[in-house]
This record gives sequence, structure tokens and C-alpha cells, in this order.
Amino acid sequence: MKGRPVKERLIETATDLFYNNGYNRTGINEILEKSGVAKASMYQHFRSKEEIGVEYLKNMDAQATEKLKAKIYARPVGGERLMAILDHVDEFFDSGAFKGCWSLNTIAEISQEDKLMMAEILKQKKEMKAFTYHLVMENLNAKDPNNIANQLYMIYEAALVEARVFNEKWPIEVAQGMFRKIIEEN
Amino acid sequence: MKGRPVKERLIETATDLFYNNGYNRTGINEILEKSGVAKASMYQHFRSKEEIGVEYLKNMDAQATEKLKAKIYARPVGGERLMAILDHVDEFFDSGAFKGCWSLNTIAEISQEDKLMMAEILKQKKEMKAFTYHLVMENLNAKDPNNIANQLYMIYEAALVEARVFNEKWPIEVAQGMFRKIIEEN
DNA sequence: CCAAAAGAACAGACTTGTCTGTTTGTATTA
DNA sequence: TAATACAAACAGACAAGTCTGTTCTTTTGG
Repeated sequence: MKGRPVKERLIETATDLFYNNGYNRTGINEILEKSGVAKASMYQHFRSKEEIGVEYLKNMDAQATEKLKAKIYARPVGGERLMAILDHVDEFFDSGAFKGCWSLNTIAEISQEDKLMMAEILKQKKEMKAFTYHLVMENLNAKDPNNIANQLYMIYEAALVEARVFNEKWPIEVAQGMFRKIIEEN
Repeated sequence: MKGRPVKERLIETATDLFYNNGYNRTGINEILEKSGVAKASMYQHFRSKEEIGVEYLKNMDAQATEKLKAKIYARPVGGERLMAILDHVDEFFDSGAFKGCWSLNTIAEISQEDKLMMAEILKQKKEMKAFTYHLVMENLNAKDPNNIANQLYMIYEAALVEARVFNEKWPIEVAQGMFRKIIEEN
């Protein structure tokens, strides 16, 4: 864990630990040990644990968004672009690294006083909702695109949550069924 | 907070604090202070914090299940009985005490080693899923009742999760729209 | 080209406070 | 009198964040 810039190493290690073990159950010291960074060095780059938490959320989001968009825009315009959202969840699940949605996991752990993280989570959720709307406009001819987008967004979220709770794949498949139907009808 | 049995007071106070402030962020001492119980007395009734956590989950579930079933069985057989599920969420949201699903909030906080709580959460989720299936069989004539039940279950969960994340009502309304359509078509 | 200065990162002790759980001994109450 | 609950001190682990001082590397000036 040496060689690369300290800040990068910290975010990478924190991302791994926060996602797999939880934000509250991961201590600063554990991050420092695993990344091989000294405490004083860390506090040169971050003012608090929460600031690292925000970077963790941003990092997860950036990685997921990149993969998702690549998958979507590799397909021709049409319903299959929307189906790509759930194919993405499907792949995530199969990767073995799946522990559900980082935002939803984190929001359950932190308090309302952790405003930086709360704001970042809400921002990400709003962006995904807006992006779904954009995809609906681009790929369907729905009469009520906002409602259809909200439906798809909620089904997507349900797939993430339930696949994690049960650690089974059926929620993703059920979601795919619902997606197909909505896409066909719009 | 005196007069009633110690165990009852503990569970009631723990339920309040765990649900509103989170399991990890609520310490034993806070529960003891608010319930007016001594620590030694508490450890006569519970071997660990986790055992109180299990009682909290059971208590929440019992209260919710009672209200939900009352709402359902006050209606004649048919689709409206299924709609009662979301009316229940709706009422919960309006009550002002809404902080999302206790099970999902808790599962994000605890570790896999908290086996007692993990088992209770999974049990509750399976029961709700099975209950939805039962309602589908009782009130619809679906060709594929299992699939329809899973769909309804996931939409219900999505409504709970998203109403909490956004602290807005639209997810419940979107869920109601999806419910109505599925009920009409089956 | 080499030495001095500056900037990063290092190690790790320390403070302050939290947490769960234990223990000891006393008071209440049925 | 015997069970139950009490108060309060205690143990031991762990948390976030501060601080002192050391080492290493890069930049800069002569």
C-alpha cells in the first residue's frame, strides 16, 4: 500500500472498509493501519472522519456511474438502455463484492448532524432519479414520463435493497420483469 | 417511567431510542437513564445489548403487524385489502414518527456477527413476503401469484425506503399507482 | 553540482470521551 | 426472609482528534 499519493491510498482503503464493514464500525486507526499512512498525515488531508466519509460516497458513486453509463451507451437507443440499469445491478451482485447500496447503508448509520454526508447521499439519490427521467425521455414515448421514471427508479432501488437483505437473486429478476412490462407499455 | 415491570420499561424505552436514533448510536446507559432502571437490574433480564435489540425488533414488528392486519381485515375480500398495505405506510408517514423500516435501518448498522438480530430481521422479511403471497391468493386470481406477490412486496419496501430517504410522500403515491395497476390486471 | 531550506510523510504517545458489561453492597417489597 | 431492584464504582476496550518530534524527498540558491 505504498508508493501512491497518501490521499488516494486513504480514500481507497476507506472505501473498502466503509462499504464492507460499515462506516461506524470502521475506525480511523484501522484505515491508517491498512493504508500505511500516519495519523498526522491523514489530518493534513482531511479535517474529520466525516470528510473521508464524503469522499467514500463520492468514490463509490463515481465508480458505479462510470460502469453504468458505459453499459447504457453501448446499446442502441430504446428500451434496452433502461434494462441496462438492472443488468448493472445483476453484475454487481454476481461480482461477490455486493453489499447493497452504499448510500442507503450509510444513511441508516449516521445521524442527522452528519450534514456533509447526508447532503452527499441526497444529492446522489436525486441525480439517479433525474438520470432515470432523462433515460425515459430519451428512450421511451411515455405519456407521463415523470411518473414512469419514478416507478423505474423505485423498482431499481427495491432490487438493490432486497437482493442485499435476502442475499438472493430473485429480487433482481422480479425487478427485470417489472421493468420489461413498463418499457413495453410505454 | 416507574410502576410498570422493569423488562417492559426497558423494551419500550429501547424501542423508542433505537428506532429514532439508531441502534449503534444508542448506548445502554441512555436506555437506563430514560427508563429509570439500574444497570445491574437490566442485566438480570438481558444478557447483552443485542438481546434488547431483538426485543426491539419484535416489538416494532408486533405493533406494525397488528395495525396492518386490523386495516386489512376491516375491508371486504378483494383488491382493496392489498391496497391497505400502502394505506398503512401512508398513515405511518403522516404520523410524524416515521423513520423508515426498522429492519432495514438496523441491518445496515450491525455486523454479520450479530446473529440474533440478523435472524430476527430475516424472519420478519420472510414473513411479510409470505403474508403478501397469502393476500394475493386470498384476494386476486393471479396466474402467477408468487411473482405478483414478490412484485407487490418489493414495491411496498421501495415505498418505505424512498419515503424515508427523501422524507417526501411521492414514493408512497407512486407505489399506490403501481399497486392499483397490478391489482386491476390480476 | 552541491548544500541549505522547505514540504510531506512518518511514528506514536496522549487527551478526552464513549461504549458494553461486571461487581459489590444496600434498599425495597411482596 | 427471599427475591427484586437499586446506586455507584469499576474494568477494559475502543473511538476521534491533537501534538511533538523525526525522517525523507524535493526544490532552490549559490
